[in-house]
Amino acid sequence: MTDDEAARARALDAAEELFYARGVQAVGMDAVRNASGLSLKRLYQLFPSKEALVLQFLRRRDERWRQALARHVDTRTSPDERLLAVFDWLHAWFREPGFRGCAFINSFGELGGVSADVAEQARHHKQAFRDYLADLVAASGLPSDLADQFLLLAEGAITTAAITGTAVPAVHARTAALALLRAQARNHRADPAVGPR
Amino acid sequence: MTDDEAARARALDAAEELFYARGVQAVGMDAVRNASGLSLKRLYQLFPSKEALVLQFLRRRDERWRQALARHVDTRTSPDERLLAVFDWLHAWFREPGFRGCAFINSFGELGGVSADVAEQARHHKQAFRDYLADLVAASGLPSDLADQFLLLAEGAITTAAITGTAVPAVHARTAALALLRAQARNHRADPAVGPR
DNA sequence: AGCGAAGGAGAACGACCGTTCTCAACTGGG
DNA sequence: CCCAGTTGAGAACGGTCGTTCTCCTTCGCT
Repeated sequence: MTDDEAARARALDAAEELFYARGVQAVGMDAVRNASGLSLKRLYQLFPSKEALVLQFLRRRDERWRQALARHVDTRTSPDERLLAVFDWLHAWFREPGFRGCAFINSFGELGGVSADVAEQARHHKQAFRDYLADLVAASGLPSDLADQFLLLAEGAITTAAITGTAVPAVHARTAALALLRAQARNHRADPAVGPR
Repeated sequence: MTDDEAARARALDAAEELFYARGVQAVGMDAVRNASGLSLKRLYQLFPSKEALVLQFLRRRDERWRQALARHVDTRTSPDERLLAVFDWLHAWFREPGFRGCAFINSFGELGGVSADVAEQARHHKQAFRDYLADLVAASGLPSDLADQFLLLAEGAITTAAITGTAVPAVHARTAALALLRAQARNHRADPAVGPR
């Protein structure tokens, strides 16, 4: 039934907003009820438990986050520009109102020690992000070690931006990424496709 | 009274182990009571509330964490080696049993949206860490931008190590830091004091 | 029109949590 | 030896949370 689909979407919209803003445990099912406009009965017939709702929230957020990133990266054509576009997208994300870091890092910190499923979701998300970076790095003809280094810059920028409440870490990450890219090009590649900024 | 001091230490020891391993909200005061061997009455006469206990736990962990880092860095003499020693220390930290990332990032994710004091503690800790890196970078005669970049590498390594459960992010971070350091030296400095690895 | 299934609003329930209280055991000073 | 004060063990209290239940309305179908 497509009606269930719509209700599911509304429930997940409300859950995402609340869980991300306040943390999972600080949000009761009553708050999800109020924010979604769904009754508790309907909520529990769509999701068997709060934990199931949390896991679905994480799954959907993972997909949407990576799609949004890929969409932005796909506006660039040169391999090196595509790589750097990751950090531009992070910068835009950090500036969004209500930005409070990575939902997976936050959920892992809150529940990773107590829920194996949440920890698994966080691992999956970060693994997928790393794989995506590895593809971009490979398309630039760079060694895969750079993917791990870019991953660290991105992750560090996310948490630093969240805690300090500013978007500048994205700029620092981009600068560092560019320096690493150039250093690598100087050592092992013909010509960097990206000139000095 | 020195008796209170000892009891405080035991309470904080228990709280730190439990909060760090399972998250703050998943640990009740009863668990702290059992783990510390203190009675609830004593606990509440030492700390007026759970929130006070949480904040003290964070304060003490901040101090100890930075002291441990500084102690390790102080085993090195050359400025560049001291800078890289940060990542060696991270590597050792990541390998400790029960490592579960940065207590401040975790607490920020769990409570930062709901407790201004916890958010403030996280900000303070990260600011102090950045200041420390800035000192090391300045001692190496490097521009302060590098401090921000090293901070991102370190933060990224911490969360990536926590979520993936391995210590290798420290190695990647160190490699990236070394590359950034050399690139900077090539541009603006006389001679890097650190040869090829 | 009448009936049965479904849904909404919210009360109810059992569990748990932070905090306080009870009460008995223990302490040290007169 | 006794008593006032402190402490420990854990029961008790008020509140909240996840989940279920009740009761009433609504709605589609014949």
